[in-house]
Amino acid sequence: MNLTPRLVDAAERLFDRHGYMATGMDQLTRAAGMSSRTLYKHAGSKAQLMAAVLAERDRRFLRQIEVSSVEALFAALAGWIRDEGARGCLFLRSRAETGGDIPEIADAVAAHKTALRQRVAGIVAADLGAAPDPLLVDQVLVLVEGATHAAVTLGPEAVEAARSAAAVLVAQARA
Amino acid sequence: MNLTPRLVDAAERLFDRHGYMATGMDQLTRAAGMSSRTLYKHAGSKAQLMAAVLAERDRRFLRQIEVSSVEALFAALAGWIRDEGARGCLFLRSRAETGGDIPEIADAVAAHKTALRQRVAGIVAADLGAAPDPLLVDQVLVLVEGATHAAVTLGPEAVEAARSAAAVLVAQARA
DNA sequence: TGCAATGTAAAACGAACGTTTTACATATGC
DNA sequence: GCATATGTAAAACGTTCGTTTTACATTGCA
Repeated sequence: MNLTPRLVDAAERLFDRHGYMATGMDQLTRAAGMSSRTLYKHAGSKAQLMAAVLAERDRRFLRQIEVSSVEALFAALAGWIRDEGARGCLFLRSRAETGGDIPEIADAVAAHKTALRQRVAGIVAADLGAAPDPLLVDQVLVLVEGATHAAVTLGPEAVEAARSAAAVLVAQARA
Repeated sequence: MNLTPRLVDAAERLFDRHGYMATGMDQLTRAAGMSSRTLYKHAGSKAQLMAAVLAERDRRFLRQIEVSSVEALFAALAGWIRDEGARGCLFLRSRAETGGDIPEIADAVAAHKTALRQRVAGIVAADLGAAPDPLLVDQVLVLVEGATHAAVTLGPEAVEAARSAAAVLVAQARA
């Protein structure tokens, strides 16, 4: 299964904007500029294509939040939302759309959320210069998810609210 | 369009667990115990049925968070998640699934999110006994959305993290 | 030069989609 | 007791779904 970037990028865009279920294979072939035969040779199935999209998005998002302070984390999140738009978390959305019944998708989502939590723990630890309090890690994680989803209706102010809330919590943990 | 509770309740359950797109009309007729002819006479269309489901869920959720302190707000949210499960926000999910392209659904989601923000503002005001700082309202709203979505992977601890974070912010606003 | 791989275009697959229609049964109110 | 409303069961509507197949063109390497 050797996946060309063109296919994965086009699929990510369509899945993200219209949803997994609502995106048909014909739209995918058209957007990727290839026949359905080639698409299936590369991707295997629609579910495997979605899993590849999620794996790529996981890499890209984790690269975006390669930072060492909570302040920088929310700045990076603000940048992501400015560039990508605010449509909620693609991982949670695709999992919910499929009821968690498609293993390729459910597994990719679980892997991402585990990696995200570890990354946030690392950022909090780097910021405090000490082993992170698990509760504080959960709080920052909740603020990240909250900013992501509140931004759908509130816009960038949701990220600013999360950033300032996290700043208070980190400052208190430092004291 | 006189909708029986049986139909709306059955539809809410299916849409919530399997998604809007993945739920077929035959599953809905079977779960509601009525013929498709009757279902269409009552609901009009699948999109209108979803809009009715969202309107009912809006009423039910706002009733659940009829409280006057931020502490009680998160206790109520914990109760909701304990009873209903953690699958993320049905409003945001159904909007995202349909790309915001179905007016009945997009409108119901917008109405709910507006009402939710107003409710949170009222709760914060009642808690502080003063006009609410808009930033604090946004922060609590972000924590509510964050708890809702982080609970999908973290479980009830996400709500506890949000509750304790909100307590810090409210205490600081009081000082 | 020729074989193997890799691509496209397009038809076909059976199944499922949301919705409408046909045909018939059962009550309720005048 | 007969019309009217309201229900069910089930077939049919045309469309679209994800996937496979058929037939043919192009390319790169031995």
